[in-house]
Amino acid sequence: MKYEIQNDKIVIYDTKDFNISHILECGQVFTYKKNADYDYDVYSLDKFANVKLVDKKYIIKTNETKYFVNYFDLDTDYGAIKKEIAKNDYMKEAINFGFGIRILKQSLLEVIIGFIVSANNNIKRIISTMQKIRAFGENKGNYYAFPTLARLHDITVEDFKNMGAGYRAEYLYKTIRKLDAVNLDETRNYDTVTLKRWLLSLCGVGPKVADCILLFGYGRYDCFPVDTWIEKVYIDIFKKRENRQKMSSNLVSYFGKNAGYAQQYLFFYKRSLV
DNA sequence: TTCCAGGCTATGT
DNA sequence: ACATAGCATGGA
Repeated sequence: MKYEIQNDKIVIYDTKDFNISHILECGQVFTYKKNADYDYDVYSLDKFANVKLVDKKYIIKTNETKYFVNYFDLDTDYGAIKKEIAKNDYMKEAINFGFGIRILKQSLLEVIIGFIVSANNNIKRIISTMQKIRAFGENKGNYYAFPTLARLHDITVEDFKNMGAGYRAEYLYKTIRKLDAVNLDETRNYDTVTLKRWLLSLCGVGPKVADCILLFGYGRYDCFPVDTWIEKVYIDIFKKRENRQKMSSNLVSYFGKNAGYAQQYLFFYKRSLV
């Protein structure tokens, strides 16, 4: 990926594997705001960036250039990944449609909270709830940092309900308190099986949300979250319905060690067809 | 009005 | 181990 770091910005010249709309709206992240077409504000922990298409180049304006080079995974070759997972015509169409998708290197805490909120919910409200949670974080002037784990403890079940979390409010409340028992960074050393078992012990985390956290929070690319949209994709490709766990494992077997990337292209593509 | 949204928990067999 | 009711909320 051809990019250049200047004082307070990253300039991306090569846009065949980078499209900010694809990246942010493919369902992996809920902490952004669209200002206009190809103009987005992106929030991660206490960091902020504005991403805008100018003269066929993307300008990522931020005080944290190094952080966002990693966040946008700019040093990974998505051309090679796309080639590897283009296993059938359906997949090729999905890649062609969402050519600029990249899997973000998000913060674990935001991913865990975000995907607990996501269960049986719609993306618009998930984004809204995640935005409201930031009001409990540090005031950075023109935006709020995502609350630290300590600050998340200040949020009551009632608060979460007022943010539109619905019945997930208690899940969030309980999980936040359960996270005190571990060092989140150390959980990155767990193998995937151990990690998934631990994630499933968190309230509000079932098989699908656990897979999302593994994929988007831990970068375990051999995980394949199956939601209502991927169920439809699975039936399109394999012409039969099975339980979600079996669909997930079959999809990992089919696409291989980078199956998680395939999941994103497919989810984005299928949702666009409605 | 009913169905659906990036499903999970609790309870039953 | 597998099946299913109930769950908040708002938009289609």
